[in-house]
Amino acid sequence: MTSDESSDGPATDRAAFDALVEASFAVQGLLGRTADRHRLSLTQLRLLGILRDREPTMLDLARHLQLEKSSASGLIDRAEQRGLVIRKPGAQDRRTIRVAITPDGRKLIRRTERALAQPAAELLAPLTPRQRRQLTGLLRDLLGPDPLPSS
Amino acid sequence: MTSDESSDGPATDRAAFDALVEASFAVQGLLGRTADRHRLSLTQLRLLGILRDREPTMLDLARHLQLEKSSASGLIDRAEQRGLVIRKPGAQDRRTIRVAITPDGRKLIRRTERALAQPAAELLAPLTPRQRRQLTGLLRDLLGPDPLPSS
DNA sequence: TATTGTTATACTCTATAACTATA
DNA sequence: TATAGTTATAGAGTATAACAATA
Repeated sequence: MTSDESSDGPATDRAAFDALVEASFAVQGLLGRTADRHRLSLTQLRLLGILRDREPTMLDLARHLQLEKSSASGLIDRAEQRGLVIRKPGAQDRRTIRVAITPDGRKLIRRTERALAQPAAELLAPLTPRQRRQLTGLLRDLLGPDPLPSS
Repeated sequence: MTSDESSDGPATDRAAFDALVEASFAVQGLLGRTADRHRLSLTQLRLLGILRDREPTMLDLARHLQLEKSSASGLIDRAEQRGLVIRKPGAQDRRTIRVAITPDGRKLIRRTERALAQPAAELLAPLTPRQRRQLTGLLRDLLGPDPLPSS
């Protein structure tokens, strides 16, 4: 396999990407199952996560979640009906509304995040602490800087 | 073990899991966008990937995709209407049917996989070849053996 | 005119429950 | 009775297009 490794673009890339795809399904499955147990969809879990420390407009939200604005409307409709978020009138621009998490929503996201700790630990169990740090570093290099804080 | 490593569960775990979650959204987004361009949902992409080298029964398929059997029925209905898969009668047990990919389905999954190579390479671009191999190794340790070949 | 958000409509994906056919 | 699969039904999530209110 030395010739493999010396030329090592395509095969290495393919293996790395396949591993990432498998890992992504494992992680999404874990997130989805945990959210499900708390009667949340994955999208709603992301929504509440975003709203923990922000009160974005509908358009901000749609951009963060990569949704059409009409899809964001429906998402907020359903979350609002469940009492997890509220629509608040925008201050300057009266066309806008701001979406805020409610105390109930905050409780739910906290509970769900706590519940996430155990399956997360189980997922990471096969790795040593050193390997976990290595993995974190590699994934951070892969992902680059977090885009959310800026916008 | 240094004192760092002996204490270092929760914070390290949290950072590693957060990085995995972010990476999973990045990978799923990439997969979803590429599938979308080929008029496939993520589930259909997985379906065709499974069918490349298997002719599972509906129940096998439901298990592989972690779906209820009725959900698998609908999924196959839609894929069959598009000519991507066919239902074939099962051999011994006449209650079963086997799902097979069609030539059109095979063409489509091939095209989609080829289209995936470029964004995959872009995603991996920040890592050196050595880092890619490291990442692959870590993720394989994390995921354990592939469960599909056995079942 | 342009932008923000909602509504109307349609489709995919998913689940639960009831059903048919075969074992 | 038990299992494999389908159908009926419902709801979430998503998109496109048309619309209202505000800028």
